[in-house]
Amino acid sequence: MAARDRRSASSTRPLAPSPAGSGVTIASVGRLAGVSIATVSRVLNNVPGQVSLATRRRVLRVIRELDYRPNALARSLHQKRTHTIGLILPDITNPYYAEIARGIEDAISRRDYTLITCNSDRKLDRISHSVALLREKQVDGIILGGGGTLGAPHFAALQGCGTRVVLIGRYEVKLPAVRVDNVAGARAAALHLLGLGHRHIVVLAGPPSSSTSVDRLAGYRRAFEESAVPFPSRSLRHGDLRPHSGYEAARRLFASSRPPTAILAANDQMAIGAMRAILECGLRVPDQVSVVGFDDIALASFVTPALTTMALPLHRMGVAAGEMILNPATGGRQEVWFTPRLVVRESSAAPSART
Amino acid sequence: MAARDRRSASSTRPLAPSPAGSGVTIASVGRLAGVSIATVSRVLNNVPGQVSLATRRRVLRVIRELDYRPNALARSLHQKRTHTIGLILPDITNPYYAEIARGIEDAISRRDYTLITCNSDRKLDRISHSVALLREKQVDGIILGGGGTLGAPHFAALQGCGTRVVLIGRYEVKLPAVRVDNVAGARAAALHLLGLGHRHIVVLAGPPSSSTSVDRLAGYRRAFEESAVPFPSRSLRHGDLRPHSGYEAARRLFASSRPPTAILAANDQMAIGAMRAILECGLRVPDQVSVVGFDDIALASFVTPALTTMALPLHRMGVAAGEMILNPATGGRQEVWFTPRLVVRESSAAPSART
DNA sequence: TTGAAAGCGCTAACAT
DNA sequence: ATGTTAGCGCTTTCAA
Repeated sequence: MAARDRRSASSTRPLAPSPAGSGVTIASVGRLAGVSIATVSRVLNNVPGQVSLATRRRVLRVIRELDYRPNALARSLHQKRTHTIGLILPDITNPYYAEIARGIEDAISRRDYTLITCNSDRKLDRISHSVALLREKQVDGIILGGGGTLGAPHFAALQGCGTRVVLIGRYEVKLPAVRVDNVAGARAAALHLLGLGHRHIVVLAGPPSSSTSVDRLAGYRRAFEESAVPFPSRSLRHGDLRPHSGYEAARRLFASSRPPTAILAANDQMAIGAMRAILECGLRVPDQVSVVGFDDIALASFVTPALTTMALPLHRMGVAAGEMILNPATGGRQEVWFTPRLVVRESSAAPSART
Repeated sequence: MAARDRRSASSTRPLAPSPAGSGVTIASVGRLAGVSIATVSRVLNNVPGQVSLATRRRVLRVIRELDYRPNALARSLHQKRTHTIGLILPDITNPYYAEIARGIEDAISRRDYTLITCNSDRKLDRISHSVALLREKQVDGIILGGGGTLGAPHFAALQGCGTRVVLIGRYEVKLPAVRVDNVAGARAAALHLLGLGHRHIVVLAGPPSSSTSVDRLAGYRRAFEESAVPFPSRSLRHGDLRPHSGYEAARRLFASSRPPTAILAANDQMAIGAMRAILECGLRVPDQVSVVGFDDIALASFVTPALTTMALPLHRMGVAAGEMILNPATGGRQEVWFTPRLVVRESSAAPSART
């Protein structure tokens, strides 16, 4: 498919060929230095003890004079390594992924690897399209973030193909992955509220297409079960993880029914949106409604009231993913687990007597 | 430099050559389909009216059966086009850039272009290193974000080289760019506060290495001049655009001197940090201190109090940059300007009588 | 220590 | 309509 539509996709308005990438090649260098291209290649690659110091210096000088840059395409074509990693995530605009992406880049750029970032919005077709593109570009590895319910065929493609893959989040498949114990984290979040005495709690979940969100939901559920408190399925709402969806969901919830004493949000952005809605309904956080988020994004501790949340070392998670993809996998399917940590700040408190 | 250190940089822990990228090439397809590679190439590229329907179908079937993927490296090596754009920005973790990056990706992915993202932290060496890397990878264009005071040599490299370049922000150089009238925006922000009657205002600027921040500072200055109010140079503070730095700066400011009645922050993240500090000092926003941010990030309207800010269409700016880099430049040095728009929300009000 | 030459996988003349 | 072939710029045997 990707191959077939190539022309139609790209010929819309083809980019003029870059003016010959400066045009200087290994051959120009060789010519000016009076050596063969093999020799130039040798000094380029620092092949030990194969080039006399004199030649080496001469070549180096010409390289500098010409401002010669080896063509990575040609090199990679031969070596079958591109020093490039592909990253597919739902939305870089989500601080959760931005933070992780930064961690990945920090990890791989140290070794001069470069990152191709693709936003999927969790759409299956966009994911597969990106995978196809990345594979055609011969990336050395693909990091797939966002969890989700990818179909078997997708993974067949991923697993079979030479490309190394690292997952971030939960996928129903055996591949190296950076995982988060979202169930445990969400359970802790719910237990926190339950422990404070809240009984009228509302859950703002994330999209069902996100396994992270699904797991968090499961964790909330478990906490309720353990506490023998009926899970508030009736008031369950789903958002898209952006602040506005948290705001909207809370808004509707508060308009239609007796306000809850607490809200469990699938992430901090939605939690902050919800807090806003609560305020606009004339209620106060945490006096009348407690709110607990998830992720601990940079702004979580600066909003007012400061957000109680389940903290995740997002940057470190990214670094872990980056390192996993670069390392020839000590054994085989590695996994790194991260566990969210409850950070109690100002947005949660015991329910007021009034309730 | 980049060329010279290659081996030392990459051989630290070389990634095993990807298992031959599935190993199926155009030749395998040709063999199985009983045609020459030229013919396969023709159907691959949809060359019109050169392949009989029968052949075409046969080739297509083999392609599917083999799950053949053309090697983009080989193709690009020949065509001198990679369908890849490089993006260098200070920090993807900054919502400002995340939003822009998303816009760029949205714009270019439509044409099946792919984006290599590099974080520079505004460090000159990281920028040049990324530029070198991107050029070696033969990207079709480089989008350089973050504004700043790049030295002439850097731009010489950028301008001379074949690679097309688009700037985001102010640079002292004539190249296609997406620009923001930060001076006008900042002036409007300051005028807003001045107009409300504030006289004891404090400025939390961004890093001097960011021309965006420098321009905003200049805009603030201008507003003061125009209003014949002395600019509060003494209390001027610089942050790094992250929330914490706004918090810290405000914190110190409030500890040491008589609290101002208003704060102008270089961006929303710092503004939110500052609001937090204000609160912790026992003051209220906007009752005792007004705060005005810049950018209008997604969370700005959801924090409490909702942030008054200078709104910028970040996503659209990204789209503009993406389109500029793909379009063979109608004329020559194009420029697209964006003007910040004042959005008054809850964080600003007239100073209380008390003052 | 250096060079010649055979690819890497693909495109694009040029032939047929 | 199809095939042959010469590159694209580089790495890497294999010789010298």
